[in-house]
Amino acid sequence: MRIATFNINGIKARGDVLARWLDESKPDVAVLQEIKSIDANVPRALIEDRGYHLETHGQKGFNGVAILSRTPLTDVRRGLPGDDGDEQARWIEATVGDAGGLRVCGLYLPNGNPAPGPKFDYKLAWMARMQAHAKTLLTQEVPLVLAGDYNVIPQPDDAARPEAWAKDALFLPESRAAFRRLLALGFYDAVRLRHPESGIYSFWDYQAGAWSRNDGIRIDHLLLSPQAADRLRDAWVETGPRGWDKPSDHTPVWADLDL
DNA sequence: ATGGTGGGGATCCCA
Repeated sequence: MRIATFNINGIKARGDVLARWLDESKPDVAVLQEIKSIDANVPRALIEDRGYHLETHGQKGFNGVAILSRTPLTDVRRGLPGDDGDEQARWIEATVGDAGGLRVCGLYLPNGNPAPGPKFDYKLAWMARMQAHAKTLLTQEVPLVLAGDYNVIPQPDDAARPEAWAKDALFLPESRAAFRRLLALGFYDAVRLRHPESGIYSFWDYQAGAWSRNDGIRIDHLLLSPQAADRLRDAWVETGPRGWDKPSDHTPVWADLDL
């Protein structure tokens, strides 16, 4: 089964890209971020007509996440636990297939800029909540994938120009340390497992010709529980959609699991 | 050092 994460930067503006991507790349499961739409305005037919079940956790204007699956989704959770006052739609999770099957979490981790400041504080607090929840999920000892836009550049090799990001919330030591604490729970970075080489990116800014100059960063990740990592066949970044008309500034990241 | 682009929705925020 092939699972992908794709920050589409506006599901209403990205209809053509989303339809083409589903038709050509045919994910079995996909998590989407930054749908920037309330649930009622998501173009459901575009997705369901292509054979997908769809669960959304939308928000007006910003954020918003979704899970698509060829097989039914059950036991859906919306929102990251740990702060009932958090109104931002950045987390959705569901089970694919039978109980004991694959648990998929789709996440849009806060950007955190400018740092320091309240947005950076929110990012770090959100990552602490995610760590606590991820630790709980691991106790189930099932194949589990935490997939999404982490807004974290884990290592200098994950940026074409790491020096340009030195003071950015995506690359500050606190953000990277929080990402390492997630990994230290026992997760595996799927793309890094299969691609130790540098130059693997998932985001290129719209500005200053970043795509044409390949001035990218790797911030979209699939973290695998040990039970999922045991089943990992391959993982990769699909760069093609970044070059399409009216693209997202992110491109899909994939894992193929023997499930 | 500056300004460069894009989505969403409201005349500015967020990335």
